[in-house]
Amino acid sequence: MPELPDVEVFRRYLDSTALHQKISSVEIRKERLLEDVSPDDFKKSVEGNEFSSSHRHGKHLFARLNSGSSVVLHFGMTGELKYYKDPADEPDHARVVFHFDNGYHLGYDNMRMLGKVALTDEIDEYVENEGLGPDAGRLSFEEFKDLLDGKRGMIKSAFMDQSLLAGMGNIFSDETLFQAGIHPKRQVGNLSEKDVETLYEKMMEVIEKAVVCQVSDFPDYFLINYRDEDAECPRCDGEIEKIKVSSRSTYFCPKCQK
DNA sequence: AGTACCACCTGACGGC
DNA sequence: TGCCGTCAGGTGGTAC
Repeated sequence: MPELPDVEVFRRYLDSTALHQKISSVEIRKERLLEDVSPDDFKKSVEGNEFSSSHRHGKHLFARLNSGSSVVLHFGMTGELKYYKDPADEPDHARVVFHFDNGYHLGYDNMRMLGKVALTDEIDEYVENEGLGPDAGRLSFEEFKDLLDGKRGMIKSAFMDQSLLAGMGNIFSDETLFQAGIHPKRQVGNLSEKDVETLYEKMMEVIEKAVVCQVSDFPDYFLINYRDEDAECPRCDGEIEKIKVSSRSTYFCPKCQK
């Protein structure tokens, strides 16, 4: 699930549920999800604190503690957050659970465990050490143009490259390319100035719309509703095709994406 | 530098 | 019903 829009929705969810409440304890149910910190140290740094604010960079969510450190959450392919009171409402794969003084719990659920949970004193430093590019949602057109300048290879690969720009994944890269009418395998070097402009505008639009609809009930003209081989293209009378691009499933319309 | 493939994990689904 | 292969919205390492 989680690409930039999903994680932004998680961030807002965290803000509206779990801020400003004392964390009485944390349960680490899968130690392997912790990155560069022992369960003991993690617990010591978190317990007794409150989450005071949040930040998102690409697909990484940072939950700041009032101590100044931040809990880092990365969701892999199957992660999500759930805030609940009744233990019966605990999600099926809660790998890390924050327990609050008010009786509620925040579960970091992650079936496939491809994500990670970490701790950092400096968000900027963490982002830099991870080698992440600028956040795709907070990027000016000039910055976007500069990123692509001199890049080679396929445009979809560029979108997916977290070190180039952070946040776009498989689904929303396909979506942006579809909305822009550009073939996922187009070489970056072959894009016209107009193409680059369209890509930027559509990327921003796709991100914004996806966040506004909370990553469900997407607008009808979104490709995401038609990720099926042989589905009808929502923009023309073509048929959606499925191919592999950098070994990821890619859906596009050969008729309106050139 | 770019790409292709494997690995890490778990679960759902379709075919036989 | 059961087994098996395939696939899934991410990423890191490795080898061409």
